[in-house]
Amino acid sequence: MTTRADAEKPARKPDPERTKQDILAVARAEFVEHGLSGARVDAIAARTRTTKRMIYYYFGSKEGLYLAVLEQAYADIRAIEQTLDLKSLPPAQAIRRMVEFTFDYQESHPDFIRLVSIENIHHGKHLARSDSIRQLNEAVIEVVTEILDRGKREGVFCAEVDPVDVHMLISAFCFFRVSNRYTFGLLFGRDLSSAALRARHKRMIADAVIRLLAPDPAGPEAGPTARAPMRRSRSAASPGP
Amino acid sequence: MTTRADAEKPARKPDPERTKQDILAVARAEFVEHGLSGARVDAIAARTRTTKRMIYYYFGSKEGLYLAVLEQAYADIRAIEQTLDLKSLPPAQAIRRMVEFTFDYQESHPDFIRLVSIENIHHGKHLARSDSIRQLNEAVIEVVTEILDRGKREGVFCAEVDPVDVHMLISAFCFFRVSNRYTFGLLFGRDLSSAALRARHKRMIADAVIRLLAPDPAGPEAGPTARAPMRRSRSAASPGP
Amino acid sequence: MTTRADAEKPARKPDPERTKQDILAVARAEFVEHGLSGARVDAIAARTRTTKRMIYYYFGSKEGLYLAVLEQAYADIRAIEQTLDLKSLPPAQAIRRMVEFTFDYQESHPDFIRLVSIENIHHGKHLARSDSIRQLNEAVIEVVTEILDRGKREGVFCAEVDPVDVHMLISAFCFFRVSNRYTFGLLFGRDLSSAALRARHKRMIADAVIRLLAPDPAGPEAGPTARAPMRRSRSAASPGP
Amino acid sequence: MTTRADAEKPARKPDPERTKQDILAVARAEFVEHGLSGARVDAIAARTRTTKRMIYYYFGSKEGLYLAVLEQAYADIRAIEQTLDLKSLPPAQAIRRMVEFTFDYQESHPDFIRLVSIENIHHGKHLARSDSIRQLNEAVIEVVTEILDRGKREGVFCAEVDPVDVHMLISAFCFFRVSNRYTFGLLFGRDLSSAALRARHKRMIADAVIRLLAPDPAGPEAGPTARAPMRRSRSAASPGP
DNA sequence: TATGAATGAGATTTCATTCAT
DNA sequence: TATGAATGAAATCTCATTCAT
Repeated sequence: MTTRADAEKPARKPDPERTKQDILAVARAEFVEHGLSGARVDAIAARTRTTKRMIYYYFGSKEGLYLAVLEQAYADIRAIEQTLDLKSLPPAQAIRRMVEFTFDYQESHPDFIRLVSIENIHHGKHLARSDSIRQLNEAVIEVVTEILDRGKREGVFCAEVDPVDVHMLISAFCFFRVSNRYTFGLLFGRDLSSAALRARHKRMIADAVIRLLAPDPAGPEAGPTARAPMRRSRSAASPGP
Repeated sequence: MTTRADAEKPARKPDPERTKQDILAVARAEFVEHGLSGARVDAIAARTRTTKRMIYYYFGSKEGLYLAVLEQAYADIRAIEQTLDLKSLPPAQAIRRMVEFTFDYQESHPDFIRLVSIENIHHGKHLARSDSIRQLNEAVIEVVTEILDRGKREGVFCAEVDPVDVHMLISAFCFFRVSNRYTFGLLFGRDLSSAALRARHKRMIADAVIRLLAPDPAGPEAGPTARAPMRRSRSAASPGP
Repeated sequence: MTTRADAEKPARKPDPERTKQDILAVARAEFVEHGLSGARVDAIAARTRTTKRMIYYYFGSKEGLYLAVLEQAYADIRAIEQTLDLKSLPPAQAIRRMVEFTFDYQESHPDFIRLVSIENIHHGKHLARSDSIRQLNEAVIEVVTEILDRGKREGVFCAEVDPVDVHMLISAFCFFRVSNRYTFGLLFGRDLSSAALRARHKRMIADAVIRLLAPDPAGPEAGPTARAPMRRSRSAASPGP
Repeated sequence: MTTRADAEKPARKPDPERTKQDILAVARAEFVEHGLSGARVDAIAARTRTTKRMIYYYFGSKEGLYLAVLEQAYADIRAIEQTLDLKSLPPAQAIRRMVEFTFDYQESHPDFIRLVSIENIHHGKHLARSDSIRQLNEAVIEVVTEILDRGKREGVFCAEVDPVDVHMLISAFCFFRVSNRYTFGLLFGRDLSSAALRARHKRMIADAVIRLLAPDPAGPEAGPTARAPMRRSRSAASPGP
């Protein structure tokens, strides 16, 4: 009757996609907070616009919901990783940029880190069953490979290091900083989420990777010139030149 | 009557300490396998020589039991770490030894890795409440600090890197290889527990750390001699000297 | 726009009768497979060309649907039973034919047997409420009565046996072979659906009925001649005449 | 303090066997009444001295409970069947006694009949998984076999009929009278539980079996004497000799 | 006549924990 | 110190049915 009849009742057009996304968002928070076994379907439902019943309607089971959350998290990261263009930078700078990107992404997506940790607690069995995730991370490796190849061609990188290993070295450090934040913080009395540490760590891992990739300094081709680009970046901790 | 009854059952002296250790061992396996929330007190009791009642008698609650498992795991690692004597080695070799030790330890103690992961899933709140664990890891840092100091004094290490950061760089990589074995293995099609990868990775992380610690090559103190010990270790992938 | 949209979907004239039959066929399979309580409306809807809503539109409820299935099953059997013409055969042969027909019908309509079993599990309460089923089986009894009367008139059947009892003796055996196929098969290690058993059993029940109907052999009317038609049919197990 | 302290609280010594039997009895009634799918664990628990939890404690699941009920029902019947001694009777009388026993047992144990019907609705899959039931019914067959053998030796039974088939003929009729009580009663307007029908039916099935077993009357060994024991029993419906 | 989303009520099952002895 | 039975509370999941269009 009134022009804004919808205003009286909160507009309730059935919008399955929105319902699903609503559930997924809440579920993600719950899983991230409590793990797979610790999460409660009731708790998820309570914070949702819909009911517990709908969770089962759309996702079949608690595990199905968890898998959907996991798949979405991986899909998100992929979408973002694609945006990075490193081909125009010289190899060492490209590596540094890539490390920084990885570092920042992990740092700003602790939910993702936790989901991956949780999935590993469960032996990766959900990921293993997922069709949508498997070939997902090839893109990252291609990027690393391209940079390493360029570096080798230009003589600024050595030929010995495997791209996946490089990716792992980077990932491990960035991931660990977030995943082991609590235990590491307690045992060493450090707040890994502090801005100061963050900057220093970001520089350190980039330095470590770049130096690792540098050609063997004592080798025949090595020389002051060749090593020049490998200089450690200016560190906040160092007094500077 | 009583005399006979006693004779029939093999005399079972109550041995509280043994009972506790039995429970702890079983509980540890269960927690490692399923996480804190996923572990079942019933399952633990079933695999124990004693009964559920004893678990509560000795550990008060499921969480108490979990904490005891966690504390024991940290105590074990500490006991082992003490055995390592690195003071007699030149700095770079000492670092390499230390990295290798860390690598091997993590590799051969996946239970410990998983317990730490689980504890981080739970925001480290049990560790935070534990009295026995806190000062535990200072020993490692002292070792690193001693080596770095020696290296700096001898001019083979740069002055800029923080010992805790170095420890973290090492730990992160070694830990990640085990903790993220499942997801990484799936996404990149690699079996991180294979012997070949293990050897290569161990070398890589040692190389990376040692190179990171090397003084800035372009600096005034740098020179072929100084850099000699920093050469990349012989790699299986490299064609040789 | 609309013209195209219409063109894309193959024009689907609503055909209520076809929809109902589709639902009934699927529902029957589901009820037969799982029983009344065990059947799932969702499962039925999923295998149907239409949706769950239509089930309720046409049949009102799960029980309404079940009743419709039951009524249809009884209607089918009636239609078939009418086709049998036994009046031209001599009484004993007529009985044998009727037994064989019953046997074969039950054997080849296990769905019907199961529906009847299910209905008995539910105390026949749906059948009791059904208007269409009640007078249905009178036809069979009329057939039996006619044969018995003829046999009595001709002196080859005794007068003592009630037609409904005869029908029950036949039905019981034929029904049991199908309804209790599983438990009997397991307990006695026999496959009641095997062709060999089928033939032997068909002969046995016919023999049993015919012999039961034979006049008391010791009675005044008994004699070798009278008993001749009552000879056991040639059995596969017997060495022959 | 008082001599009958137990009188105040209903004596609650833990008696697991009694608890289990209590649950079993109630469960049996519920399954018999509603079938496996239709039965409600809540309903069972409500009529029990204990709680729903104990049902799961002792029987693991609804299906586990159902299986226990089924096994107990079969165990009961076996225990009773053993008590029957037929070896001292002449063959035809032994058969009659056995038929009557079977008839009376089925008649007075409709619960058992219903459980078997229910189990067949579920394709006998629980029975198939049961270890305790399988070899159970061999005893019955041995009894039949012994009687048939004796009858054949004495020349009063023919050699052609298989003991299991005989058992099936008897069982089928007795079982059907109870299992199909509802539908048969409705369709033919008969109350199968009435005493009059019961007596007549019992006589009929015994007659049918005995006559079936009689040697072929037209055969060389047949004669008035041989057939004498095969006379139909005096029927209430018949005027008698 | 048809439909996909939605749902309340209730089903089965699980779990850490305690009681009585 | 030990034990088997017991349990309340809450977990996951299911189901026939209806609503809005």
